[in-house]
Order: sequence, then structure tokens, then C-alpha cells
Amino acid sequence: MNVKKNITPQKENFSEWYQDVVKEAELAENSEVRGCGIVRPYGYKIWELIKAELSRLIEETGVENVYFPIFIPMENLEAEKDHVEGFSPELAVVTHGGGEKLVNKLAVRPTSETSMYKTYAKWIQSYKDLPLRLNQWNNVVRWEKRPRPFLRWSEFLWQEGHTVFAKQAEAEAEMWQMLDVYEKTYQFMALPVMKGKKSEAEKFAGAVMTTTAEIMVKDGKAIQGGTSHYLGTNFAKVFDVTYLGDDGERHFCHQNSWGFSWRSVGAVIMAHGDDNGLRLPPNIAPIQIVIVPIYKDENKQEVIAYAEELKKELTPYRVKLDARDGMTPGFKFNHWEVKGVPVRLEIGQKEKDNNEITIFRRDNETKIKINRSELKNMIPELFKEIHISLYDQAKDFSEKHIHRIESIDEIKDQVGFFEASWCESKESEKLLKEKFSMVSRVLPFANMEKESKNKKCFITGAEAKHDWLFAKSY
RNA sequence: CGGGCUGUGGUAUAGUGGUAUUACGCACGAUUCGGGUUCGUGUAAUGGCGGUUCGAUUCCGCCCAGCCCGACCA
Repeated sequence: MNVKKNITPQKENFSEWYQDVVKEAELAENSEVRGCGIVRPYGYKIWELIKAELSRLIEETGVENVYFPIFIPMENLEAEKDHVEGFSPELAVVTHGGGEKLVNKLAVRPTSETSMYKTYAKWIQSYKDLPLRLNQWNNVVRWEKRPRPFLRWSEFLWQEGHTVFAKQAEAEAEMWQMLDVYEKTYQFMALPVMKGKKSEAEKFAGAVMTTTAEIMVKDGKAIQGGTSHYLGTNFAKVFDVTYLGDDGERHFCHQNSWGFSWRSVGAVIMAHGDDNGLRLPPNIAPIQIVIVPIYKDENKQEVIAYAEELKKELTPYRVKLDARDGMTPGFKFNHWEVKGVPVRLEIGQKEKDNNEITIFRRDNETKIKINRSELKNMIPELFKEIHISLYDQAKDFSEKHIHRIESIDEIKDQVGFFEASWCESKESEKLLKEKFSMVSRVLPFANMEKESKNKKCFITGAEAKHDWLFAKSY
């Protein structure tokens, strides 16, 4: 038997494994424009399924969708000093239009704060116009130095929410609420997240506070799965976003922005995938169930007819009957395993004769036989089990790879996240970065109100404030 | 942007100063079908510009592009 392996094992080279899976599962490929990816139908469907759930959750909180232009006048971007410093190295700028040089250059949006808030200033007059809570699904461009499929392309799809409040407390409450929405979305993908606050160095350019949902993937690195920022009145002061209060006074508004991108697809691949390819939870699987008929020439009609009947029975689900000729069942098994299809039904003469179905689960690679009559009723339960199994595997992995350390030297070449008591100084974070190319990822929510376990910072020995998580990241 | 590397069919590769190799893929035809069947036939390539030369895919120079490792980021 020739066994062809087109996927590099994870342990051999994780980065190559990732690229192999993206290619072999037909999720995406590089385009002729450096840094910009082409997302293929199978990959795009995964994103659409994630997006549908997130969109539902966002709207459930009362947020409405809008659309603002892709171009932003350069002068808008330059208005907020921290913001432009944060983004200018990665801006794409339009200098010509309609065959003529533009007097006022336009930036392709890297994010829309500076595009939307001038308009917000016009819309908001009184405290009665607040809160204003809007979201847009769009593409943004950041000229990244080192692209990676889904995780860091120069152009990417995401949603960005931009909300405005009268009071700081309301804004902060919403910032956490939206972070919870992101957590729920990741739970929908069977991924556990670590929620909390970003350090001064790692926070969003122009924000007062950045909160984040961090995900650990299988090489122990972190993926920033979504961020929710409290912008304070920083942008309000620049764009004059003010309201007249019931006290008759003019006040600056408190603003938030929050974003979640198709990077999440990369997180799913890296957190759930294995050496045989992708593993998808049923919620976001473009094909939830694949039926592979096994036949010879003599019984082909009979077996396929049986398979068709089963497909019909499973109508509410996303089902594919793979009746392609000239391919062996083994080939098809592998094909759909690479693509991460959570459930496979194997249907041959034996099943037909005994009124049975052989079910293969991608999450744990087991096969079971059931009676046909059980099929329809067991699917919801099976999906749930697969979802939980994938979630638990990811959770278990994360927990096993968080190492408590008291000194920076304990990091050595260990893989994973490191929990440590930290003084929170920018200098110490810089040191950590130089030594281990690692930065703080998050101050977990649960540790925010607690004193640090160790009184001394693991880097500087100065007074520690809280217990933070540190990791290398994508 | 720094460091390293590479440009040969769709993909991955071999080789050569004079007719370009192999595998996969793809097309057609058989064969096979319970874990990546087998065979036959066909298909298709030297990144660009310049130099050396009778002749360059090969040697030289420049350009362009890509990959990997760092710094930057959803």
C-alpha cells in the first residue's frame, strides 16, 4: 500500500504543518499580490459560519450594522498622534485617482476609528443620542511585513464595532460585554480563551485600555483572538465627539471599539488540527457529515441508492455524498479527514444488508456501528459530543502548557504560556522580548483584583503587581 | 526593514554551453473499489533585462519575485 503523506507532522515543523493543512484542505492560497491571500470556498464557508454566529451575538446586544468608506483622508489619520504612530508603518496610501495626483492623499483603512468618528461628532448632539452602538463588517489593509495565511494577511476581513457612551462606566461595561461575545463565539468553535487586559506596551494605539481573548495553539504559542478597547475620551477630544448633558454642559463622549477577524479561522486550524489535517467542530464545518459509499460495479446502484436515502434523512444538516467514481474508499476517507469533516458515514453492501451504518468520528478517529433507525436521532447528540470532546482536548492542552514561573530563567526552551508575577514596567517587557522574543499576553480577568502570588517581579525583582500570562505569539 | 536561501510544466524535482529528467496532477481508456488501486496513451516548463558566446536554461551583472528566520501586527 502506498501511503502518501502530504502533510508535515506537527512535531517536525509546526509552521510547515500549518501551511500544508491550509493548502491540502483547500482553505486558501497565496495570491499574486504579496501578502494577500485567496480564500477558497471551503475556507470561506468556515469564516461565514463563524461570522453568522458572531453577527447574531452582536446584534443580540442591540448593535446595528453600518458601512463606511474604505478610504480615509490622511489628515484624519494624522489627527490622533498615538494612533498614527501605531499604524503609519503599515498603511497603504492612495496617491492617484482618476489619472491625476491627489492633493489630499487617502489611506486605505487599517481600522476605521478615524473614518467614523468625524461623522459620529455630527450625529451626536445630546445625551439623548447616546449610546450610539454601530458595527461594520468590512475589509481592512495593513501592510504586514510577514504574512501568514489567515493569521496575518495584508488584507483581511473582520468586524469592527464602534460605540459611544456618555459615561465611562457604561463604556467599560460594554467593553467587557463584547469581550464575552467573543468568548462565546470561540466556544461556538470549541475553543477556550483566556480573557483579560493587555499591558501598556501591548494595548491598541490610542486606547486607554485593551482587553483581549487569547488562545493557545498546539505549538504553545498565543493567538490574539479578538480585542475590545476602551478608548476613553482620546478620540472624542480629537474628533470633537461631544454631547450636551442634562446638566446643560458639553461633555466628551466615552468610546469603545472592538474587532474580530478571520484570524479566528487560523486559530481553529492550529488549535484543533492534527497530523492528518483539519478537525472541525460541527458548528463551523462546511460539511458536517460526509457519506462515502463503498461498492463494486455489480452493486453500485444499490449502495448509492441506500446512501441517497440516508442523505435525504439528514436534510437539516450539511451533508455531502461522495459518489465520485474511480476513487477508492480509502482515498476518500483521507480526503475528507484532511478537510476535517467531523462525521463520516461508511455505506457498503454490509451496511445495506444489515440495515446498518458505520460512523467514523474525526475528533477521536473511532468507528462505531449503529442501526439505521437510530441515525437521525443520534446526530444532535453526536455533534454535541464531538464539540465537547474537541473543546476538552483544547482546554486540557492549554492547562497543561501554562507554567508557573518565579524567574525569567525558568522559561529556557519550554513551550507554552508562562504565568508570573510582574511589575508591569515597559522596560522589563522589552527585556523579556529581547531575551525570549516573548511578551505579556494578558492579565487574566480572575487575577485583576488579586494581589500577585509572588511579591517580586520575575524579571526585575521590583515590586510585582499582578500575575500575568506571557507567551510567544503569532 | 535586518539575516539566510531559492527561482526549471499546475505542483515538486533532475540535469546540461548544443534534442530538458522524473514523479504527482490533469485528460482519455482499461483495471480496481471495506484505509491514499494498477496499467497504457496523452498534456504541459527553464522569472525579466543585459553581457560573454557561433550558440545561454546553464557562465557573469543588474532587476523582479518568492520562501524561511527575526523585529511589527486582528
